[in-house]
Amino acid sequence: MTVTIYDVAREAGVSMATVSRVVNNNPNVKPQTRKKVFEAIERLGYRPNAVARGLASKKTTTVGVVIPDISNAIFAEVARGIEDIANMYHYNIILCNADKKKDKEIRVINTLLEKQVDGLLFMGGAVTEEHLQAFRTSNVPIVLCATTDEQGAIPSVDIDHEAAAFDAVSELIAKGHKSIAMISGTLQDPANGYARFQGYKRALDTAGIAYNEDLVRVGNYRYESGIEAMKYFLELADKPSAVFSATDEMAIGAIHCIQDYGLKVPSDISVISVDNSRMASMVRPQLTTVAQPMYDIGAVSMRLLTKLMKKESVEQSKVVLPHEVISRQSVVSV
Amino acid sequence: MTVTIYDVAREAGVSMATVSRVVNNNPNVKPQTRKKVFEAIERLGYRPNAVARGLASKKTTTVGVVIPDISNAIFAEVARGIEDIANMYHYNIILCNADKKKDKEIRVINTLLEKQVDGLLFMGGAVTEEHLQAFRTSNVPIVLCATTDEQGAIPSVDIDHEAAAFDAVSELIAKGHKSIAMISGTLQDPANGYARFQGYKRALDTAGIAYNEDLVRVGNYRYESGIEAMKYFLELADKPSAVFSATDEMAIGAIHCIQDYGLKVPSDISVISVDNSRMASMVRPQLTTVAQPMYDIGAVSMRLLTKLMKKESVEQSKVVLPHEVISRQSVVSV
DNA sequence: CTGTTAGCGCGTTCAA
DNA sequence: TTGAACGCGCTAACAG
Repeated sequence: MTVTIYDVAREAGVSMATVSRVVNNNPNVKPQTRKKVFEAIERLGYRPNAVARGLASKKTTTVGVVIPDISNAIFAEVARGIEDIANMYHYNIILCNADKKKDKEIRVINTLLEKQVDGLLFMGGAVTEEHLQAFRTSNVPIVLCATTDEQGAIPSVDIDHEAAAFDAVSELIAKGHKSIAMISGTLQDPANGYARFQGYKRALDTAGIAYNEDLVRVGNYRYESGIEAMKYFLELADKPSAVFSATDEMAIGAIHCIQDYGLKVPSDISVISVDNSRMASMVRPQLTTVAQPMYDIGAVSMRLLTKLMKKESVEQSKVVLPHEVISRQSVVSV
Repeated sequence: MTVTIYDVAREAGVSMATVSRVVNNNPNVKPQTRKKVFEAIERLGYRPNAVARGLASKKTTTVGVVIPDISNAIFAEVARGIEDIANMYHYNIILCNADKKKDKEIRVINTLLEKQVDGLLFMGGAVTEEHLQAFRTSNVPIVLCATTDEQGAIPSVDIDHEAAAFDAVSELIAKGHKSIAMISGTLQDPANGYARFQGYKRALDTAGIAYNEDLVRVGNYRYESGIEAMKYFLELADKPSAVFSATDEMAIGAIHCIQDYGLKVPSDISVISVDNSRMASMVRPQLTTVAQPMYDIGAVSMRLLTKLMKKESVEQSKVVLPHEVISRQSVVSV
């Protein structure tokens, strides 16, 4: 039923090795026979079988990427960066959603490895011992993308989340704010959660502002949780004059909550966050936020992976990309 | 280096056929030998090679899905529906971004087919003759997801975009609006573009409202293009009293543009759209929009594909899911 | 420049 | 209930 390389060989009157050569762009083929082969391919509608090829060559020219949540704009942007570089190097990517669940992450890593991907890009939350366990059983390179492991054993590319948060909060402090609330992610999440919280505390600390537990709420990164958290702050006897949100989406929730209470951003309360997702410009007032170079994180990590796959030497296996605060309209001096 | 089924066989003191049986849950294995084999697998850290398996069995338990734009929330939601059902039936999915470009779509379809996926889910814009061409060369089932082909030759699941637009505009008309502008998608896009535009015209027509070319702008589905289009309308001598946007994101752009002009939604201008993406509730005022059951479109199309892959008979290969207008805060009577 | 020949790792008869 | 042997479609030496 399906036409194989043998059929093409017969049709073109050559051996299968020759067909294989022209399909793989091997230069050692007389232009004339190459032409004959191409014609036979055309006539028969031959389509190379990537599975057989993968088995024979032990390469699949595909890299697996595990993404925590496909409907999260941040990760989608990272994925675009990955994609573009992958295309450039002629790798296909197979994207697997892991739903932010650890066991699904592990499962997905394993099926990807079973499928014999040539490399793996892991973006996700915490990198636990179980993850490392799964990674260790791999004989293809792996790079962490928008995450890091504690020990720094695995190549990774990310920003410095702690510093990004520090800079965001310092921006607020520079504008004269003293009562600064935080909408945090879960502290189990080392990057977007814990590290950003640490940055918040350090900024307060270096400014000599006392840390106040009542001014911190933990959200789940969603819009609604930003609203919930903000509601809590607005019911406080001493309302904060500014809010730092661990992510844009929660910040937007906070802004709308403030507005729903009849207050104004930024004149009544300033809001800043980290991410600079596309949504940051899609609110009024537009969100002041620390830009995380999502696309670049994807691109650089993919580039790093290609080097690893080709066994080229890499000067640095832990790369930290710069962040930058983008001033828009949601922060004002007090 | 890598441990194969032979290694396991030797370690367990059985033949490779037996190992294959236990790995594939074949019941014809004595419990005791099964146990021995499992232990050997454990000891050696054996991981079945899906590529070899695919070659031998001619099945990959993988379905390819081509997605037009991974950073579009609508498609991401469809993808979740696909995912969930795929998991339920033990298929892996390999997601390929096609960047909304026709040639990339074709290329991606071909590589997916080369990779011997067991089935293909295509979501995208227009289904051209070239697409059909590529589909015809496939010997695995294909279903269109959130699109349809003109001739209806290929199984598909979608909503009735024309009717959805008609209902949206009719909603406006029912509220007394007579001057209704439209922010359309490109007319080359049969579903989100052309069909929705047709629905707009038909609604006007059945209400006896004359169609006015000046009240239609074509956007590119992005926020900014919603702003641009709205700007145009606001500069008109006769400003419309309501706007119908082909998608939520452009509608949000329109809302913000109106607000930036110092006008109010909905008291000055009403806005309605189609999609009901998560963002619809993430604006003030919250967006009134026609709900497209994105998740269900994904789920149903994947379910349909599983049937096709198992060669089960399907009663209906063209399925049209219902839509519904969701009233929120952006539309008011005039 | 071209053809022959081994496998790649596994599923699957067919016998035993 | 188990094993031996063949073949899936292709790449990669090796010869010529």
